[in-house]
Amino acid sequence: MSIPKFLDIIKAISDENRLRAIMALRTGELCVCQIVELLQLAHSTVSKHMSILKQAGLVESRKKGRWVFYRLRDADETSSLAEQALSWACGAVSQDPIILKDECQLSEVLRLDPEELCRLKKKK
Amino acid sequence: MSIPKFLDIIKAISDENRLRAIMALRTGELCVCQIVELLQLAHSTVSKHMSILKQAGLVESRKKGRWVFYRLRDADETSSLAEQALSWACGAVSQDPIILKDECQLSEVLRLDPEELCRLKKKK
DNA sequence: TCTATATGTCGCCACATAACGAAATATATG
DNA sequence: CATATATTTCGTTATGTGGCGACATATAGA
Repeated sequence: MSIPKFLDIIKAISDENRLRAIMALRTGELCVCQIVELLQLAHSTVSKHMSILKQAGLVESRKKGRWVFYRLRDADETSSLAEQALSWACGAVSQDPIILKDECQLSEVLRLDPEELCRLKKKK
Repeated sequence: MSIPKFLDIIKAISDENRLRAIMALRTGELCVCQIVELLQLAHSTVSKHMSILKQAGLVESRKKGRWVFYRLRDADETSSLAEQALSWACGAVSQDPIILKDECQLSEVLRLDPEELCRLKKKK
């Protein structure tokens, strides 16, 4: 593994908001607007974060209609280094208060379909 | 492990020059001027890098006369997360061309005592 | 004590990064 | 076809980071 590739991966997980996104994706795929709701950041910011994670090979995406769903890459698809990065990071921060709070928050977000979630946000 | 502490550790290893220093320290302790010689950076820059690694708990130092020697922290002294970070990073980049070249370069540097090395640099 | 020297600290500069809003793009729906 | 909307891209701004040189500090040796 070359240093540049290693740095790509490690810098991708060296950000609190990207870590939170990764931890949230453990429960399954999420669309951008759901991650926006969780992190309370602008769409454009979240989109950028997800593209960094994708570039590093940590997540992948599928498009469904207007929505783009991101998910953690499967262990058999990722490079072993990326897989190690994910499992190491998850193990390291899984008990952090922010992550625990995100888990509660996320279960609320997931009670609605993305479609309903977006309708709600419109009304706010 | 809290996210801030995790970020301290991961950001410490998210820099090419700090990675090179860590890899060089696998062979044993090195003083600042030896690391300066290896990385070809200003003293002040190397000093800063080493303080970042120390702050993250990845290395420790001992003072001997005018010299300060840095070494990787022993596995039984480091937090398990720091230990994982070190072993993960080492495994990931150990075959990188720059690291391999550093190993050759380092063996040259180690042929001299720090004292002789510094005398030589003075003459340059 | 005075000088030389190894390291650390500080201030500055250049560049990278994260945040936002606005505009562009893509797609579902009337 | 036109509109609404989810996401991405772009431009701007604020902050963080890595680099250097100059100066401060600590220690060895004259």
